[in-house]
Amino acid sequence: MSNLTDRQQRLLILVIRDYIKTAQPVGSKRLVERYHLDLSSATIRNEMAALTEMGYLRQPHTSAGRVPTEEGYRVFVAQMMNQAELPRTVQQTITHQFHQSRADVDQWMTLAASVLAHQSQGVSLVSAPHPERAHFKHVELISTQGRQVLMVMVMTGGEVSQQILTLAEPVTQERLSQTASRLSPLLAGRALDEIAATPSRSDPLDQDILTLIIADLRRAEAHVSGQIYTDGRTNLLAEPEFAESDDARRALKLFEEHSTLSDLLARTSIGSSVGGLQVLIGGEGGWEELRQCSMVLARYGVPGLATGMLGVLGPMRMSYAKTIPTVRFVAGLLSDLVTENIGGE
Amino acid sequence: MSNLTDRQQRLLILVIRDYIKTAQPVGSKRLVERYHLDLSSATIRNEMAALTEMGYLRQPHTSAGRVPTEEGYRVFVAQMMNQAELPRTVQQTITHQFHQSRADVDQWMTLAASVLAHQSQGVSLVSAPHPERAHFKHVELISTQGRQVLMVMVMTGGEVSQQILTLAEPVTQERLSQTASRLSPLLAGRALDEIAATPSRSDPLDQDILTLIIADLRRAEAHVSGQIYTDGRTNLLAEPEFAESDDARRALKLFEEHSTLSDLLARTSIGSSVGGLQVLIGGEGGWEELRQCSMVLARYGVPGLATGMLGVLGPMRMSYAKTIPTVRFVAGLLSDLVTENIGGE
DNA sequence: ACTGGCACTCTCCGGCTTTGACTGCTAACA
DNA sequence: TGTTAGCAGTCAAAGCCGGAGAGTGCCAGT
Repeated sequence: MSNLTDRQQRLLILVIRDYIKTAQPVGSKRLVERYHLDLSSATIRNEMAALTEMGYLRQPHTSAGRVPTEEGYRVFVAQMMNQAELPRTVQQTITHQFHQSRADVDQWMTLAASVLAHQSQGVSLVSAPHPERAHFKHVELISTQGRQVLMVMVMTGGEVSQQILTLAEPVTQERLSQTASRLSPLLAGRALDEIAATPSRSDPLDQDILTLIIADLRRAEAHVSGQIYTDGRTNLLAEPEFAESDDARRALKLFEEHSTLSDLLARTSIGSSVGGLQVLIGGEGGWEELRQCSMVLARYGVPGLATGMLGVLGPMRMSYAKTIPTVRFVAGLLSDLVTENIGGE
Repeated sequence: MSNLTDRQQRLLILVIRDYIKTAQPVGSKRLVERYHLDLSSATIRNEMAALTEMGYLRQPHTSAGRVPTEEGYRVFVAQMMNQAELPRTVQQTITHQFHQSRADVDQWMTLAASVLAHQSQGVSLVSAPHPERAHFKHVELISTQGRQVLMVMVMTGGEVSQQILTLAEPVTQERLSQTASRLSPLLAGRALDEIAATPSRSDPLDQDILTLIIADLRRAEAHVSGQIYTDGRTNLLAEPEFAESDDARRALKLFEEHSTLSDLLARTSIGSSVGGLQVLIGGEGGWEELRQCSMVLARYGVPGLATGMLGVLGPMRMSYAKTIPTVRFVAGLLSDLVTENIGGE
């Protein structure tokens, strides 16, 4: 990939900016007029020909304007990574919203998804923070009805998981409470593998509960937690490039299948670390359905303690100038929240 | 509305069936050929003219075939209500899926939504069962981290609600457990209004918790519970009538806004009772965005104890023959589950 | 190194015609 | 009286120009 002159890069960026706005191939003359360049259209034509040669632009057909290629977008976002920041006022609005919500992971995730979707006009994805290593803290057993028992387990990070357990025979609430308050201190602070190594109990009730606890801890440690929050799906349909074809439909279909979604986050999360943004252009990473899309992803949380992913999916010509800083900002915000509420033990 | 002859009704049904399959206006000649009628196309034309006159059919323009009107669909659906039943094999498959899932409301709802969407090729809506009257059963308090406390409340029906409470100052787990085991028997079996009438406590911790409990009970009694499960949204986009216009987009947008969704269920639930199906054709009930759609709705659960809603939304020409029996069957299934797991105290 | 100019190539759009699928009507028929 | 055959009329959809417009590449001139 030969190097770009300064002017070529400026031109490339202008083309992309214009294309992002209008969704129309942009031609030399239009470019000169709209941006008051001190050059003639012929010169621009030459440069655009060079950019096309180098693989940054593409023409849909012989006598049309130019459209950015994936490679072109890549240059564009690289250039944008270092500068863009969210306007103060927007930052404040978002922060305010978070402070107003109650301190509840579920709320935060929903809110984050909502903010991302609205700011970026794309589809947002947020996965809940999950612990790197799950440590048991406390368990409660509550008889709900008949032989069914609700187990509520709390982990040291403050994560809560609940599960229903059906016993062989009814047990009184009293006995359940006793069991819980006997087990809790016994296991407190232990990690998954330590508990798994505990010798089996004689009491079948104890054994059942231990099994469940282990299962829950294991689930918590799984690479990406189950629940994924999303918002703004219909934004994708509003984009002109998806108006006719059913590409959008196929892309949205991905979002209805839970497994593919977490797969997506899991696969792309490899290599990205907290604080760093990752921009996938044109479905990089092997998702045929997303060939026309881009994603801006970030990992948030406290490394080694609990982290999660969040990001925005949009058309390849999404507004990176808005999306990138928004994703970065929200990731930072969530990291702070995790630190305050989980880290600060 | 004058009465239909036997032949007219048969014809009307044929027209609608054909239209549902092909999404194309159906003409007299086509009808005779495809269904081997022992009549000439001229006769059919006369009958179709009559049906048009009576308001059951409509022609998009002078020289096109006929398309059913809302009134026409209504006749069609009425005729179908009494007969259609789901094939045994399908029934078994569905039942099997439910028995395989763990006994957990969340799972059931998700599964129900999935089954409805797949069977009907429409968008499914399921609201969790909520109690007619909420009775307190048990409460647990668990210190999660710092000044934050997790409150888990169980109601007599087995419903569980959890909430996070931030205290003014840290409290030990011991003290929390004591408070919980003191309050639980005190309030056990009480209904919302009885608890609300309890004189205020001197202890601020007690007071905080009482407030939360009341809030949770109130939420549980609200007409339609918060969480609504849905699946198959993209099915709507696959329908030819939505391919071009952005009607589908607007309809789907409704689904992203939680409030409108529960509003929808709440509004349409009036007048429908457990066991009965309700079919809304052409957005009856005043939802402009759904003018081109129909809904098949049912209420499930145990009247007076806990009920919920479920249904399918699709284009007006959805396959009622599949949707109606599916909705009816799943509603029955969920009613049984509610009976077994909540009713059978 | 840039620019003006020219010839060329495409798509898009409006208007035109043709095609084909219907209908409604009427007159004949069982 | 109900049914049928045939015919004329209607209208949307599809296909076919033909010009307008936008854009390109190239070349010669500054």
